[in-house]
Amino acid sequence: MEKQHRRELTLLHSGDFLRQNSCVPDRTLDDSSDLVKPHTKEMDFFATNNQLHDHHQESKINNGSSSLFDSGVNTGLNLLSSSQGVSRTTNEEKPKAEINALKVKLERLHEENQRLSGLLDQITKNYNELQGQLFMAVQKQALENQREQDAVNGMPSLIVSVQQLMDPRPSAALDVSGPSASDDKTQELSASPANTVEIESKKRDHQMIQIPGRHASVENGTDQTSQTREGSPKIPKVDQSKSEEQVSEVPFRKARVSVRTRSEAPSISDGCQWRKYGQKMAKGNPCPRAYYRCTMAVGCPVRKQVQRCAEDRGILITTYEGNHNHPLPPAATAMANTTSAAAAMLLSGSTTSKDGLPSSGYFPSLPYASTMATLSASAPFPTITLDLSQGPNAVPFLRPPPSTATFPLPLHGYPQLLGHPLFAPNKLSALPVMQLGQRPASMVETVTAALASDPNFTAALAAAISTIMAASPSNNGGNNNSSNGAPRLPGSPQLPQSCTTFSTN
DNA sequence: CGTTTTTGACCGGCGC
DNA sequence: GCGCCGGTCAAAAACG
Repeated sequence: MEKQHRRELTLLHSGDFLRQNSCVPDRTLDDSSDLVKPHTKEMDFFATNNQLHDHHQESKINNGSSSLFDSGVNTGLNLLSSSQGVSRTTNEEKPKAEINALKVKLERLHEENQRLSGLLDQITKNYNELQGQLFMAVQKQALENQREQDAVNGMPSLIVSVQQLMDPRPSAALDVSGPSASDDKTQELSASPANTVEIESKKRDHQMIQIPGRHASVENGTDQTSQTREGSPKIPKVDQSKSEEQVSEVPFRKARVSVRTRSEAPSISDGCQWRKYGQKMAKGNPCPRAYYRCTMAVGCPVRKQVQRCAEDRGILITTYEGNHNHPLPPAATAMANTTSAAAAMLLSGSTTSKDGLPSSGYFPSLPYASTMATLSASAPFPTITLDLSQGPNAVPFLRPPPSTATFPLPLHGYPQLLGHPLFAPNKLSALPVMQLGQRPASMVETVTAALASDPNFTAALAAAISTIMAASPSNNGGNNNSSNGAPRLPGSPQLPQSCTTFSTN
């Protein structure tokens, strides 16, 4: 059947990705045999070598060239001269002073470049810190308000359940400041003593998706022992007997981040190593759903599901779940951070009311994302979908699964990505103001309209996401990257340019 | 021969 | 209680 093409270590160049994405003629994959293609095992989702990246590469080269200059080796600039023949003669006659002047100029530019990069890093970091603090404060307040209401009403509301299921951790995730003080706050929030019993009994997992922040990393470390290779349903029973510390981590419903991509490859290459452990026919979809487990580290709890879209089999839906407990390569970090941010966004927007209207206004992360969390009885995990399958002119795709309750989650603020100039509020101001409780479909239309009006946006979005999220040095590793694994330099991975819109189902 | 994939069986949650 | 469904396990097969 699909055979060895399941293997996921293959890294294609971004060129492959773009090629696939651009020329994929929306073919239909009638059966799994179609998946067996000679050379395209998978789409390189977050290739480190893509076009956006080239920009950084360029500066890298410049760096190199300046040092080369110092050693007297002439490369770089001369290679760029318009005519070698001419330069040959002119170079010889060119006074040394002029060359030196150029060197100096180049060095200055290099220094300037580095200075600006550092500045950007600092700004991003500061912003994240502030946002995390603000978010935690708001979250805490919201929780207290809910408790007060419950005390008055005498019975817990759905809102509270949802909140407490999904709530506190994201705040920790966003608390990039890192200091141990935040740990205390997090514990305080996550304890949620009132409802842990019921939640625990239903919870299958206490892991959350890719939380940027060392806090999550530590928890992952502890989680591993219990989760190792038995991420099976039997675990919850164990959880109940766990220490209090562990219990306090439990009140987090596992969030899922679903990524829709257009690809004929059996799966996307996200930089991680996966092992398939199951395949099932899902109801309502003729295509089988494959289950993968991360094998980059022993006991890594991260899993993903891969399935083709029933309506358009050219679209691959990859759903991530869990939190890596090991350092990730840059390419994987990009995806991990993206999904982590999406998960944080989803979870942080947990305050939804019964009528589907948001009950509070904070909703960090992923500007431009039209967001709608889905909660269903059959699939109790909050899920957010990043739709990367649409072209700039594509019709917005938003199809909440049947029999699921949908909660439109409005976007407020321009969180994490805003550290990037591309996401300055004035950029957003071009968008029509979205009303609370606005129907999701119109949200998508709004976003799509904005995208269509700005062809550069998709590239900007992709660049910003990968640059900012993959880059946050100490915390954003999300993957408890103790190793600071993803060097945040020009080498950091980028989203493909074909990445266009975010939408959720 | 070790690792990965395949695939039927099994389990738990949920609705009726 | 039963059946459906999603998710996982684990033995066997396939692969490199």
